[in-house]
Amino acid sequence: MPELPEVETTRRGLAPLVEGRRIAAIAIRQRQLRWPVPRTVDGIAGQAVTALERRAKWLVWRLESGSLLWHLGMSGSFRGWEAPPEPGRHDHVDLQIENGHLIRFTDPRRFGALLWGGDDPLSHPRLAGLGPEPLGDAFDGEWLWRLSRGRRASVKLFIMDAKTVVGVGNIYASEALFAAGIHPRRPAGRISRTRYDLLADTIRRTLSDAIEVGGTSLRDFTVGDGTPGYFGQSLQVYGRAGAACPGCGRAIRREIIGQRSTFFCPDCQR
DNA sequence: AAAGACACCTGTCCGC
DNA sequence: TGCGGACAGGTGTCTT
Repeated sequence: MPELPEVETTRRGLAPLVEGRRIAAIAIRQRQLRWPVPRTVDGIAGQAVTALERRAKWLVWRLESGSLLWHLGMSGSFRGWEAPPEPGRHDHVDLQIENGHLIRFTDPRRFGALLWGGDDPLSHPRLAGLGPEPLGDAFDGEWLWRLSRGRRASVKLFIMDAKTVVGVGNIYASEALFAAGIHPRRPAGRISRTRYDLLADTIRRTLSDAIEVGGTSLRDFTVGDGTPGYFGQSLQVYGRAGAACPGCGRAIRREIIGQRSTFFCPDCQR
């Protein structure tokens, strides 16, 4: 489910339950996630969580010694329980917090991941090659413009490439391009500096707005107290094929770009 | 080097 | 009601 806003919402929901607290026990019932969960992870019981951070869509659990790298994939979620029910078929990992909640990781599709990040998690191979954070200082129109020169791929695929910028998933790519008035199929190398300034702004704003409202949720995304995140109704084009464009009133189109559904207004976006 | 297809796995929804 | 097919928010890897 999660795009960057959902991951950040998860982090904020989880942090007060785990930061500064000790992990009493860990139970891994399913090791076959995106990659097998390494055995090192089994040994974390007894350690305190010193900080819960986020890099791209990874949750970085800093421990007294070493770290966990946890990814939600397409269908992963966390939930904190005071009195947990019996684990179901997709409840793969439990963390028992000492004198606290049971944190349960659920992931039906198992595209999520739980890796050992060691003492320098940001240098882990999975994180080392990532592009700038969309809400950080290194990301702006200048960066997009320079990186895109000579690229013939569509701008939609360009902004979804984690080497360009992290955290722009399929929903918010459509939303940010709509807000910037840029056609998703336009070759990335054929967009002006001025328009990239605007696009950097709409990417930043789209993501931070979603974080503020608690992340988009299309199904049963829950975190911490189990409250569903909710933001779906403020999507302008995603999932709205055939509906009236909020700008001009003509029909929103759905097309496949890079094997993913893409929503846009052919009149407002050029 | 860049671009595109494909893979991983399970659930849900829609039409017949 | 049952069944087949399309589709789903991510991203690494393989092929051109």
